[in-house]
Amino acid sequence: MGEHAERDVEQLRDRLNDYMTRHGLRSTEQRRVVTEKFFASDGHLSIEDLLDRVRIEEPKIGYATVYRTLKLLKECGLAFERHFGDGVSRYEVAWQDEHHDHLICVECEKIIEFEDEAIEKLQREVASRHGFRLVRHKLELYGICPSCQARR
Amino acid sequence: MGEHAERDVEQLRDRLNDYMTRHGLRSTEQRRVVTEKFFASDGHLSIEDLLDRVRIEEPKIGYATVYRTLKLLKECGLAFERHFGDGVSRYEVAWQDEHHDHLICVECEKIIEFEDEAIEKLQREVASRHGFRLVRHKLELYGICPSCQARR
DNA sequence: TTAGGTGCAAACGTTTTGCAACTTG
DNA sequence: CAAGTTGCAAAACGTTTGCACCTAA
Repeated sequence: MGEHAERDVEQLRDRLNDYMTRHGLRSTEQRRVVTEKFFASDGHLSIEDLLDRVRIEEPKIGYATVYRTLKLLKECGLAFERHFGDGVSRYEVAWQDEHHDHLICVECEKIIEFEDEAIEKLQREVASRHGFRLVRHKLELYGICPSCQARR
Repeated sequence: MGEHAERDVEQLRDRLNDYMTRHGLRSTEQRRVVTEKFFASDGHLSIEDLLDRVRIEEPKIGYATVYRTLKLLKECGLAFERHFGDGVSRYEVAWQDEHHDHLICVECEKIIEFEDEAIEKLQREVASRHGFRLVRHKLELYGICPSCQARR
């Protein structure tokens, strides 16, 4: 979450180019636009969200290309695919060694990211209490957001 | 996970009946079969899994009924819907005051359940800091268990 | 030149819905 | 009886794919 410096984006671009070169893939205008819009996004985009942004710059790009580009980004570890309540896949940029958790409104599907070092410390304690070496974790809190509470 | 006593199932039945009465819904043979097979299951069932089991007892029941019954169970909080990688929704029984906190070994797949009141307290704090009323949470810790560490 | 990539539309698999017939309270 | 429920098939939905044409290397 939060802001990401241009050099972080640069790093993503490098990793992507590297992957494409190693696999004999080609760098096209469509891929450039899709990945740039994706890297510039903050949050959890659906394909449609992303396509909307992409089409501002390149109106002819279609669904298939966005799907295919995101599949590529998943393969090289630059995008995570997430599934919340609705039937839609959402994607987020895999900034390196960033990791955060999600607070999700069960009514309007709004998603808020957070990080809490105190919780993570306790997670490490739980793990070590059971003799585990912790690798990663997933924490999702589901609730009703302020505006949905007010709407009742 | 693990075993659930008949009285736990009884409690689910009661909550369902209660919900149906309050909402003027009717108790039908189809609903009875679908909910019983669901409550008797352990794990994450797809609609098709469940329909297979249901049809052993009532071969005429169709997809739509199972979908509609599970929607009902979700509404009254007796079922959780989960989405993994594939395009299929899977459902699990929402046993009362069971918290879905799991410590999972990434090598041998062993699953340990735990509860940690300190973590839950912090979760409630995070939620309220964002103005959310917390409904439920999901926490999964992935790591390497003691025996898999020793095996290296 | 050629392996890859694109856009379109058709295909796909899952889930939802409209409707006539049926059942519950 | 009225209102809810069912099963069927059709529709809707997000996603993938086949294919003819295009383009980067």
